[in-house]
Amino acid sequence: MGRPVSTVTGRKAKAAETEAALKAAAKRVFAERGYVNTKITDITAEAGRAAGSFYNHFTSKDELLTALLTDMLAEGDEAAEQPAHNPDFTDRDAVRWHVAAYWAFYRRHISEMVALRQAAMANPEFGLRLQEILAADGAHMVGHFEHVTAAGIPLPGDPRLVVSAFQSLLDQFAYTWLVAGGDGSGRQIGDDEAIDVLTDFIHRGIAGTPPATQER
Amino acid sequence: MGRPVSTVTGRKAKAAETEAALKAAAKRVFAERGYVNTKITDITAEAGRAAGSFYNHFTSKDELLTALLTDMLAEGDEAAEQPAHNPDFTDRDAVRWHVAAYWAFYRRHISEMVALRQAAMANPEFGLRLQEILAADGAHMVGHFEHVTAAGIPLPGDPRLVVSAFQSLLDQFAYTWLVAGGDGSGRQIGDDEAIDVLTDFIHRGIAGTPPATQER
DNA sequence: TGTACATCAGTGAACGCGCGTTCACTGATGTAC
DNA sequence: TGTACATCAGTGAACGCGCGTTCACTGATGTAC
Repeated sequence: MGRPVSTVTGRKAKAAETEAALKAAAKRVFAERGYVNTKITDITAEAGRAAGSFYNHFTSKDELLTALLTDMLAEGDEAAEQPAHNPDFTDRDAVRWHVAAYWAFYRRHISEMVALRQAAMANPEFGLRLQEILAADGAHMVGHFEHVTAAGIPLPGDPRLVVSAFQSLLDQFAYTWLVAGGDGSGRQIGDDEAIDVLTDFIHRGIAGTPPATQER
Repeated sequence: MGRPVSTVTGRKAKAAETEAALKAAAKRVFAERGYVNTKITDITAEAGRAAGSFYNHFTSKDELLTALLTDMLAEGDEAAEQPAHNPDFTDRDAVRWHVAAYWAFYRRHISEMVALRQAAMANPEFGLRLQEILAADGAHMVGHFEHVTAAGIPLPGDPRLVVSAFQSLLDQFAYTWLVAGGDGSGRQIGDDEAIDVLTDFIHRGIAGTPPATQER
């Protein structure tokens, strides 16, 4: 399938190559038909290997997904060591930076994000894994809220819940528009457009003030 | 399983009773282990019927779910004919009314909402159905935004995208806290607490103004 | 460097489990006369 | 009202498909001497 012809010698190298081919094939085929609808033999066929070969490398589809997630998170950690970003969420640019980073990450890892979402529904273990991933990011975000309260702006609620709302919005909005194909109207969305509407919604939601006409 | 002893005579009545028992059993067992993990025989066993009985009433699990959704939407339509609510989203109470209605609906129909979400991942047909349901609600919401722009407050973006963001937030937040068991910290959430944080976040997000220190 | 044997990655046909689906049968309800 | 037959809801054992998983085999790579 257009994959480079192997010029590998050595048994370990060959095994590593096959494992990599299986992972790459899995990503492609997950993206195409989703995790739950993918059979082991779909993956091996896409990778151009025999069915039995799969079990030389993984004990199950879930384990393969775990391996993909490990790779993904390793990359995520590198990205986190970027030049220090602005932590002050009263600043729209600070919010936008985070939203854009999330959006780019989601787009780059659609296969894994969808697979994880699907796996979490069928297998509670992946639900917990998903929560851990989000929690790490959430802890980081709570720190940013302190700049908001320090500026005398009350948050809309318990910081932990606000983080959860923040993540819920990003996660579901990205899923809707990048995976599910939008809101059913046939409308497409551009990256900047998506990032801007999320940024303004969240920036106001966290650090904005409601219309003055309201009691409260 | 504690279900009332049948005192039904008549063939149609008996068939209707069995169909109702299967639906009720399905809801219970979907809530317990999810849609994808539920076998046909789990449903019939829970309903106290033979496996073959299922096919006298439904051709597949998907069709049963469709029937449950029809019931659910019929109820939802009744609820929509409530005493007219305040459509002005610059008013926090108007936002809260919508959020509370959504939250109550989700809580009352957890089984169906989860089943629909799961079915949508495996079967595109249900993805479309889900979009249609949301679209109807979304059209209603877009109308409410006119009060915001009329008050001179710019929306965070294209109204259709703002509706999508609104729905994304509600849907995923409700799923996280009512189904998945929260953010992994073990924290629980009360209904009022959830509704209030969502209300404030959304009220500001749609009709609030960002901190004055920002350009834009 | 060469030869003989051991080890390992990969193969793919075959096996077997799980579960959806069928169908001949039962007993009860409805209908015809 | 009674009798005989037809129809229907429900039953559950059995069937068979799909797919995950195994395993004897092949050929290539590594190792020992």
